[in-house]
Amino acid sequence: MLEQLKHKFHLNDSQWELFSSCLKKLKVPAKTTLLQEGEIAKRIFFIEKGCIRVLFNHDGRDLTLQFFFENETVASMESFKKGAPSLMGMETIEPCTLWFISKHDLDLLLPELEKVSGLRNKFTEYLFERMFLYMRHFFSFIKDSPLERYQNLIQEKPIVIQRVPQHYIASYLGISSVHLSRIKSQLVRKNMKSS
Amino acid sequence: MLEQLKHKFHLNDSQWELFSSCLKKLKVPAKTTLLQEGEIAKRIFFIEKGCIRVLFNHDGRDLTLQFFFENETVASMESFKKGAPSLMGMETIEPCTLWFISKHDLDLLLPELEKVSGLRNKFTEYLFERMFLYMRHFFSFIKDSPLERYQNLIQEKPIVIQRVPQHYIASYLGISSVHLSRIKSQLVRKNMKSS
DNA sequence: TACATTTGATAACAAATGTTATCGCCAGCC
DNA sequence: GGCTGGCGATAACATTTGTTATCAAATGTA
Repeated sequence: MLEQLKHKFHLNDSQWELFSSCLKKLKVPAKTTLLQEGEIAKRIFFIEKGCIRVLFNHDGRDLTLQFFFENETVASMESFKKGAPSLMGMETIEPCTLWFISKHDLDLLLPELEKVSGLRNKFTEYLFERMFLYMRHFFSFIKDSPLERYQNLIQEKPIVIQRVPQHYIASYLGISSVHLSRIKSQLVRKNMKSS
Repeated sequence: MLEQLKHKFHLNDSQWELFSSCLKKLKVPAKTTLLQEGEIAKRIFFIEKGCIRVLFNHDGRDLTLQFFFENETVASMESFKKGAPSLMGMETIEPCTLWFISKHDLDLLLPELEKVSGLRNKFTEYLFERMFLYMRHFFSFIKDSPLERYQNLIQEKPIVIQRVPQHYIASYLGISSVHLSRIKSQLVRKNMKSS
């Protein structure tokens, strides 16, 4: 199961052994807070089973930024990297089986891992991709209506529709849950007409 | 003037000589298209004088993504790097004095420049920062009202308010120019009351 | 100077979206 | 089986924001 990670980071056997020896397992129920907003992120999580949302609070309103599922890597990168208070929090949506590595361990490991030729390049590539993803997501916020954003989500991440409660999806799309209901019934009515 | 660049990239004298010999000067009037949406970006620009906006079209509507001013570096990074059609266009707002380096020249130069110890690290850092900036900008779109976004802009980038026509600012804030007018007059009325 | 163009403000109306409240459904739990 | 809490749909109403049109001021240019 975790072998995914080995390939993701292009590690050879001995590096993988080193790396995986630092991984710790964590089983938590739904609605567990993994990182509090304002806290300093000290762990990177890998999801074996379950799903997680990244969120933050604003005027008492709970806003969802992103969803993560099986085999994905989650961390509050800026906080983790800089040791600064995290702008966002993280919590489980479903009961989760997670693995994590602590910043402490990773810092010890990095000099060794960096000997891998090309690892740094891979990392830069990864950063690029993350950046491009954020940009596209941002674009869609500027140019698309809530209806279009919802349809995009159905197309591109149907797993979110299937597994995430609707009010989280609404806050992810930047609208109220009532309005998301409206959009859905609007779509249903449209489909009934056209068929 | 251009010496800024030398320090920005931490180049030594000989590298700077090499690099600057590839820079070409370009003077253009206001409203000049530097990169068409859909075109492949082949140049990175450095602004000596003037300002530039990054934009894209959607359903005939012209949407502004970012503004750049003196001593800033502009490119459609994803397109430049991947050789893919650019998702966004670039045009001058004011008459501009620019310097640019072509992708062709930069590719020739990079092997030489990469010998600089730490340059790659600096570049990764730069990517990180860009990414964090995008994330914060994105956050503000989710959590702030147009009024708050406008006030943030006044605080954080007053130069935009001073030099950019209002309808571009409106499209940057994600609202219509009429609504930005409303917000402004609303602020004026509030200030009159409180003083 | 005079003209055209760009820019910004405002009003009136339309559409989109939020808020609050209510109801029903369903899963989990005793 | 019956209760409870979480979730989602819907209605009614309030607020925000967009659209279109018009005018005035500022700016650039012949």
